[in-house]
Amino acid sequence: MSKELAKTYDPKGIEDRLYQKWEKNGYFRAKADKSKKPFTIVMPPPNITGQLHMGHALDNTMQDILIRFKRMQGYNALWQPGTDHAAIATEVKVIDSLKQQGINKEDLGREGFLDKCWDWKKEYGGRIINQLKKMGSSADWERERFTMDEGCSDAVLEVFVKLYEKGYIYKGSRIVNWCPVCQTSISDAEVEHQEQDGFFWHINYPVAGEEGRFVEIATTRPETMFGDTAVAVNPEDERYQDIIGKTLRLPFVDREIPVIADSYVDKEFGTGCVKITPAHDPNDFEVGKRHNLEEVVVIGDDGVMNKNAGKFQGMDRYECRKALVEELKEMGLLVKVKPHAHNVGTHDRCGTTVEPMVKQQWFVKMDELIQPAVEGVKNGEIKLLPKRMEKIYFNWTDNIRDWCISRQLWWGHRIPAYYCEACGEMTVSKTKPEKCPKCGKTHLKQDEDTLDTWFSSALWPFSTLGWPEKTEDLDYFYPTDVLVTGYDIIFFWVIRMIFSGYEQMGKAPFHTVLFHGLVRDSLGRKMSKSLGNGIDPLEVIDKYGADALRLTLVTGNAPGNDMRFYWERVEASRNFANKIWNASRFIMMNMKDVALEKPEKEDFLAEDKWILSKVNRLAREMTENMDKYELGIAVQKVYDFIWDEFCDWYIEMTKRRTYHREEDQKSADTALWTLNEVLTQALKMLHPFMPFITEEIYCTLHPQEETIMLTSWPEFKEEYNFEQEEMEVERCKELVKAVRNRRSEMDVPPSRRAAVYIVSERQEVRTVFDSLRDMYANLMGASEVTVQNDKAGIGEDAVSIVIPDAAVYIPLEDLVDMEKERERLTKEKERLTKELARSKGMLNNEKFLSKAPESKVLEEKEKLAKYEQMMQQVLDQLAGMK
RNA sequence: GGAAGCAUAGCUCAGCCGGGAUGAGCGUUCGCCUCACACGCGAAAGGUCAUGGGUUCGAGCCCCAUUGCUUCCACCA
Repeated sequence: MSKELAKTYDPKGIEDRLYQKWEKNGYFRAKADKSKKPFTIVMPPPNITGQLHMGHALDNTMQDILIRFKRMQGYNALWQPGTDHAAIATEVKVIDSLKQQGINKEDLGREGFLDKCWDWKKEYGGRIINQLKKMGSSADWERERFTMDEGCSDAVLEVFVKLYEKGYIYKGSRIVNWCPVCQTSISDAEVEHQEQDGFFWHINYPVAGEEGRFVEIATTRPETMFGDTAVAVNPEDERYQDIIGKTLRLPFVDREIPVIADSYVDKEFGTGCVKITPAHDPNDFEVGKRHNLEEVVVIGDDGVMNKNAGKFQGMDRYECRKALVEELKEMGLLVKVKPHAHNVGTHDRCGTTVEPMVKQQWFVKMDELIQPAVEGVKNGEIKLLPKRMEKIYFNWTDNIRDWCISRQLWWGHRIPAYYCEACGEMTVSKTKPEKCPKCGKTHLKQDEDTLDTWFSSALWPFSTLGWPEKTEDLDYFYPTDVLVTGYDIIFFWVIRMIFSGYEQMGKAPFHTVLFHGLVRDSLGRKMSKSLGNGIDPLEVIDKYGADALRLTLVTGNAPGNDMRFYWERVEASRNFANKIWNASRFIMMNMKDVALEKPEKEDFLAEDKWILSKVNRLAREMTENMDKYELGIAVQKVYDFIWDEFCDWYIEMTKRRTYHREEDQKSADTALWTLNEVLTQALKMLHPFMPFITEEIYCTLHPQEETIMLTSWPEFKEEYNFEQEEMEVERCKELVKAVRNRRSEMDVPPSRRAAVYIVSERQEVRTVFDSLRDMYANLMGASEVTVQNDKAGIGEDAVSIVIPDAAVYIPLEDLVDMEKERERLTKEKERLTKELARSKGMLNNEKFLSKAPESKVLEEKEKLAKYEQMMQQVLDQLAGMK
C-alpha cells in the first residue's frame, strides 16, 4: 500500500520535484470566482537587482504560511507577486557594470542606457523569483508583474495626471536633499542620519565700516559661507541688539550681507549668531524666504565648488573646507575650533553626505492626501500589528512634509510633463500632446526627470490587479487582506500605499499590516554585506532544506520582533523534519498490507480517544493563533504536539498493539487507523509551515490523493472531544513519569523489569489504573502491574512514590537503600509542608475568599485536598519504615 | 532633542484575560545503539522573572521611578 521511505529525510530532490508538480498543476492559481471568498496578499516586490536574503526569506515565509492556511480553509487565496524596477538601485548597478566595460552612461544616451537596463532586468529580474520559488512560495506566478510593465506604467501616468489636475502634484523650486555622487535629488525618507564627529568653526565676520569690529559666527560647514546672504540673531538677544540691521563683509568674496533678526535662532546655542545660506540649508532656506534673501548656490551638482566660491572654485566641497579654514586662520579670522559631534544626513544607498540644494523639483502635496490614511488607522479600518507600530506611523504622518518625487535618473517612469520649446508652456498629460495648447507649435519636449521608485510601488495593491482598467480581478480581489512587511519600510511604502489606496480606489488597500522584525546574526547584529555576517538562505536550503529554513524563521518569534538566526537553530528544525519523517515511516511500515476502515466508536481505547481529543483541540488552538497572526505560537503548538504527544507518547502507547497484530487484529487496526488519522491532521496543520515534507509524506500515506495543499484545514469537532479519557491518560502519564524518574534515580538498568504496585483507596482511581494497565505498563518498564486498595503483600524493601490519589511501590530488593529512601521521603514531606502552608494560607485569607473568583477558590481547595492526601501517604510510608 | 522596544534557565527566546515560574530549543550532567528516528530515547540539574516603590486578597504580567541594551524619528547652525 505504501512505498518505503529513506531512513533519514533528505530534502534534496524532493523539494524541487514537488514544487514543479505544484506549479504544473496550477495549485497556486487564483481566479476571480464570486462563489468563493477571496483572500489576497500582494507580495512586496523585490528589486530586480536583488539577491534573496534572510529578510526576503522571512517575509515570504510568513506570507506563504498565511496564503496556504487560507487556501486550505477554502478561501480563494491569491498571492500576487512581482518585481520592482528599483530606480536608483538598478541604475547604479547598471552604471557600474558598464564602467567595467569602459562605457559611461552619457556615451550611450538615454535610449541606449535604458536598453541596457532592460537587458539587466531580463537577466536578473527572474533570478530572485526563482530564489523565492526555492522557498516554496505559493504565489500565482502567472500573474507576475513588474512596476515598469505596461499596466503598471499606465497606472503611474494615470495617478500622476490625476494628482496634478487636483493640485496635489506641483513643480517648485525648493530645497531638496541632493546626492552629489548619484547626482539626483532624494526624498526625506531616503536620508539616513548618522552621528559624525565634526567641528564647530568659530569665524569672525568683519562689520562693514567699523574697523576692528566683528561678529563671531559658528558653523559646521564653513565652505557654505560663500553662499551666505545674511547673519541672523535672535530678536530678543540683548547682546546683539545694536548690530541688527548693520552690514557685514563676507571674507574672500567681499560681498556685503545684512544682520537680521529671526526667532529661529537659539540664543543659547553656539555664539547666538547664525550664518544664513538659503541655497544650502533647509532652515536657512526658510529664513531666506521670510527675509527675502537671495539664494546663492556655491556647490555644484557634483559636490564641487562653483564660480561663486571665488578662488576656491573647482575644489571639492571638503577640500575647500580644509583650504578655507587654513586661510581664515592665516587671516586671523578663525577664532577657535571646537570638536562637535553632530548628525549628518547621508544617502541610504551610497552613504554619501547629502547636500541640501535649491532645485526645481516635483512634489506631492501631502497635508490633505494623508488625512484618510491617518483616519483609517485611527478608526481601525486598517490594523497595524503589533499595535505599537501605530505610534511610528502617526509620528510620521503628524510631521509629514511634501514628497519630492522627481529624480534625475533615466531608469524609471518618466514624468509626463511636456514643455513647448516655443513658448515654454507646460502640459501634463498621459500621452505627448500633438501640439502646444497655448501657442499651437508642435515642438514639445518631455521633462527629463523620472519618478521616485516608490511612486509606482505605492500603487501596487491595485495596479497589479489591472487598475486603471475596471477589471474583474480588481473588483473581486481589491481591497486585499493582509500586507506583510518589515517595519523598516513603513514610511517608504506602507503609508504611501495606504493614502494612494484611499485616494485612487476610495478604499484602504488592506485591512491588516503584519510587521516582522529584522533577522540578525547570533550576536544580534544586523546581517550586512560589509560585516560579512550574513547567512545566505540559499545555502541554508541547500544544506538543510527549505522547510527547515522556514521553520527556523517563524519559530519563537512574535510579530514585529527582531530575531537571531544561527545554524544551530536550523539544525534543530532539520531534526524536527527528520522526526516527522521517521514517525511517518514507522506508521507506514505498520500499515503495510493493512486495509483500514474507520473503527466503531466503542473500539477506541482510552489512549486513542486521548490523542484524537488532543489533535482536535490543537486544530482549534492553531486556528485561533493563525487568525491572530501569532505564527510563532501556532507553529510551536503543532511542533510540541507532534514530537511530544504524538511521537513520544502515543506512538509508544500503540506499539504493543501494532507489534502483536495477530493477537488482536481489531485493536491493532484501531490503533493504526488512529495513527494514520492523527498524523494526517497534524501534517495538514504543519503544511503551511513546512510545505514540502508534509506534501511528500501525505502523498505517500495517501497514494490516491494528489496533494495536501488543497485539502481542508482541520476544525474542532465536539464529537472528538473526550475529556474523560484525556484525564485518565494524563493520570497514567504522570504515573509513568514518576516511575521512570525513580528508576533513573536509583540507576535501575533499563533492561531490568520490575513489578509495580499501585495502591489507592479510591475506587475510581483504581479503575483507571486497572483498565489502562496494558497501555502504560511497558512504558515504565513494569513486568507486571498490580492495583489494590491497601499495602497487603508488598514487601518492606520496595521503593515508594507518592502521586496524587495513590502510592506506588516497586520492590527492588538489592537496589533499595533504606536511608536514602527515608531521606527522599523527608524531602518530599518538606515540600508538601510548604505547599500546604501556602494553600492553607490562601484559603484562610478572608479577602481571598471574598474577592477572588469562585473558580479560583475551588481550584485552590482541590489542590489542598490533593496535598493533604499526598502528605498522608508520605507520613504513612515514613511510619512504616523501621 | 523626541519616541519606542527589550531586560525571564549557561545561551537564544516564548509566556493569552493578573491566580502556584507552565515553559521550548540549544548547551550541560547521568543512563540507554529499547526492532521509526543517535538529526534519537529516558532522566536530571539550572530562574532574586534588571532595580526600587506602588495598586491588588494575589504582580513576570498593571502603574510610577531608576539602571542597562537596542532601535526609530529629528533642520539647532
